[in-house]
Amino acid sequence: MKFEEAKNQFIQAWGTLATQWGISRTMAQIHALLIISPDPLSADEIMEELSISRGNVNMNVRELIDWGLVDKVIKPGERKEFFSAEKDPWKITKQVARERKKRELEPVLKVLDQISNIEGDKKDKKVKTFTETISGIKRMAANADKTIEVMLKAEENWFFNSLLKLLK
Amino acid sequence: MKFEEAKNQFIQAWGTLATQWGISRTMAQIHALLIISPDPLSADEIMEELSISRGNVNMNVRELIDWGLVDKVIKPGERKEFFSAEKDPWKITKQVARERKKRELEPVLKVLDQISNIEGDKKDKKVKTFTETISGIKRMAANADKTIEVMLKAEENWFFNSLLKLLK
DNA sequence: TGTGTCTTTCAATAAATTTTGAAACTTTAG
DNA sequence: CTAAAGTTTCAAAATTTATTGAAAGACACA
Repeated sequence: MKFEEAKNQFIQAWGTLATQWGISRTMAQIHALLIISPDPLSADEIMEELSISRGNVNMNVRELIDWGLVDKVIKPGERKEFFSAEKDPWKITKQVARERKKRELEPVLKVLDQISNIEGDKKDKKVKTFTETISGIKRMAANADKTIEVMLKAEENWFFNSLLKLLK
Repeated sequence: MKFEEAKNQFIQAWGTLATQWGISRTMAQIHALLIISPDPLSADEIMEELSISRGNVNMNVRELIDWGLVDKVIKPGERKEFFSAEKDPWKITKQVARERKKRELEPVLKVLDQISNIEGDKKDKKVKTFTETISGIKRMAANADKTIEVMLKAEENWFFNSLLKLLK
């Protein structure tokens, strides 16, 4: 396979994956482009590569920066801003986990806390099923939360090695 | 908090969570409703509870069945079909992981394999960065794949206990 | 076979999300 | 201060995705 073809396939695949994750296709494509680029790229270069508008680049790059996945880089002597992405997959994974924990898991835990103590007839089957189910989910979510914390503190090798030893 | 209020909050929260995961809001709301319902529900009951159309219920229930999260239940003597959801959060989590692995991780691994051997000048910085980044992602994805396999074979207690011991 | 009950399909419609592009804004340098 | 180079904003347009509802299909049973 030729380089250009492989590159386009990668950008395409990364974009498709992202849509299944609630991240916009364009944001993921920009990320993919920056990940495989040896040097930081300018807004113009991103526009050119992906055939998208300036406004679109600006918005999505801003969100990538917000996620902590991309940095603004100023080159001495240049007026333009450039952008570069973290390339280490383990660091990317941890950063995504950190953000998703904050954005998704923590709000859910908050709601679960609020709704776990309801007034009502404990003999009512509906109430009973509800409280039991909610407390089960709460326990599960708390475990997931702790697991992510372990992961965030771990090194890749240490984390996966420890984990994979469990398989034996 | 009253039961009805708590119930609506839960359905709402579950639906919001789902949209961040690429699952449609309605599908998640139906799931939430079935999870907290002591008995299987009919299409009519779901329509009524969530104020959505019959066609919508049918399509989303079908997809939940496809995900292995919901079962069709036939009550003896009743013409209608009823639906019930698995309530054990650990089983739900494993089922979701199983499906996402199949739908997302495996296709990505396939693409990564295809694009990891490119012809081209190995001294070209672009080519070098590309191959290095791709192989790093591949290794990461393979690790994630194995980790999910471990998880699928594990019991909740065993899995989290082993994992949390690592924290100390 | 005909009838009533329930399920499925899918084209039309509605809603939500993404993208564009031009105007407003900011910054740097002379 | 002014012009040039660049960045940001956001309302309108385009696109994508979800929902409806009516019609067609399936099934049980007399």
